[in-house]
Amino acid sequence: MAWHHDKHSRHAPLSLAVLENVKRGSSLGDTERTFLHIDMDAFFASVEIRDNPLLEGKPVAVGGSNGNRGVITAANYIARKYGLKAGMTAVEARRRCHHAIFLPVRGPKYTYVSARIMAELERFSPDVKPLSIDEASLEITSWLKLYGGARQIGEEVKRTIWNKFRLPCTVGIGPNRLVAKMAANLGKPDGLKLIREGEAADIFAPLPVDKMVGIGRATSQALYKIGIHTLGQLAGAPTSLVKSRFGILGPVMQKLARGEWSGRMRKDEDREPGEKSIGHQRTLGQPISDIEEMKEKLVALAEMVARRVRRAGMVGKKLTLTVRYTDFMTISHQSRLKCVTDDEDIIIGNAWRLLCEVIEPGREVRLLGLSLGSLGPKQEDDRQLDLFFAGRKLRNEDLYRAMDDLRDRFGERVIARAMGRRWQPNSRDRSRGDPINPLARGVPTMADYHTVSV
DNA sequence: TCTGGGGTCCTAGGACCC
DNA sequence: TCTGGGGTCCTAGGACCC
Repeated sequence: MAWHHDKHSRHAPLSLAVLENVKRGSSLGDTERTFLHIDMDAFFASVEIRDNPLLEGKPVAVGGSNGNRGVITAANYIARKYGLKAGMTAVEARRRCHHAIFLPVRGPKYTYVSARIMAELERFSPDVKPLSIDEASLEITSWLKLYGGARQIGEEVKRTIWNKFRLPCTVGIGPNRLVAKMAANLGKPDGLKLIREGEAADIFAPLPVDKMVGIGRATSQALYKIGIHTLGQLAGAPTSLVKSRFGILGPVMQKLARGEWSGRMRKDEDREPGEKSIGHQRTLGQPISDIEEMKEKLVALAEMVARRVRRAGMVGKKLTLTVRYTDFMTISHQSRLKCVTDDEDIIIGNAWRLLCEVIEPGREVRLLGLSLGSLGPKQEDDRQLDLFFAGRKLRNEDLYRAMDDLRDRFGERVIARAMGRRWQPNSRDRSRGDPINPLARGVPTMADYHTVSV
């Protein structure tokens, strides 16, 4: 573990977050298991084009409407020819393709379509793991005979998704979830790619290391420094070399490069799904250094977080505040609350304390974030824990329910407390309708609503 | 490329205890 | 009392993904 003491290596460990999802059902020790990975092509953009045929054949990007600070979240393949891709700033995207059509993000719509697609996939296998809004992994081992083979299942999945949703997707098939996902990546767009047992290493070998799922910018940069550029080089490098540089993760990466997944990171394969959290962060239209102004923004964030937590029927115990200064230095500060909560008053109070503890006065802040973690299902007796506050809590709960109702009907920012009302993260939201709730157009503004101050 | 927003997971290091 | 070793919990920061 000498590498831990090497300051230069500490900043580039491989994250195994995604691999955790992918590793289950690895082919090692099993014979002939088969997995199918489905990945929707340019999902958000494809949904928009489907719903508006006039967009057909044109470069389309979703997102990037948040002034100069926005980034695009999806681009169709025509737009990609101009170099547009998810994560690119809107300014850059416009520069590269001034005639592209930029559309607002309609999150609820995509979530709805995604849920229906996932449900449809269950027809093919009871073992559907949704990995994100536009990706899922299925074990199809038991169904090969029924359909006449893996390729046949893949074709049937593609056909079904197209017929039912008019959306293009790419299907990858492989002997473990990792290889299936890589196959899908390689088959894009609108493809079907099969990688058989034993073929993966040869197929991966010529690829740059950052094409491997789990190897991102930082790790690939670190690999370049020791002369490793392709997955083939990574697979063939002396284990001692990668070990000295990346510790135990070195050999793990080598296995990935060969399309293998052995070795388990954790003993309990089917442990509880990780600790969940719900949070929001906002890059401010203009940087601020006034702490009172920051407080108003924290109030608005706390309201958004608390509402989502309540709606999920959860309570949380760990509150994390994130502050990003204008030079992009980002700090986080967290604390465990005295008891679990979904109460925004408690969140606000603690967020304010956290902010006061870490903020460097006078320094300009560009982003504030608030996240509630250690979530668990709300127990009925939680509210009885503290009899002293019982009356007040119940009153608040009635109030919260009413507020949640209004927000559900009219959109996120219709109601705010007196203290939070100055925050309009994007003043255009009001005239354009609420992006979170597309039905909310021309809704009353804060000036019309002297509703809540608690 | 002057850098969004939602997450998850990993790790180092400090505090604390026996 | 110049001072071990292990376990566990917690926090901050970073990497990665879509």
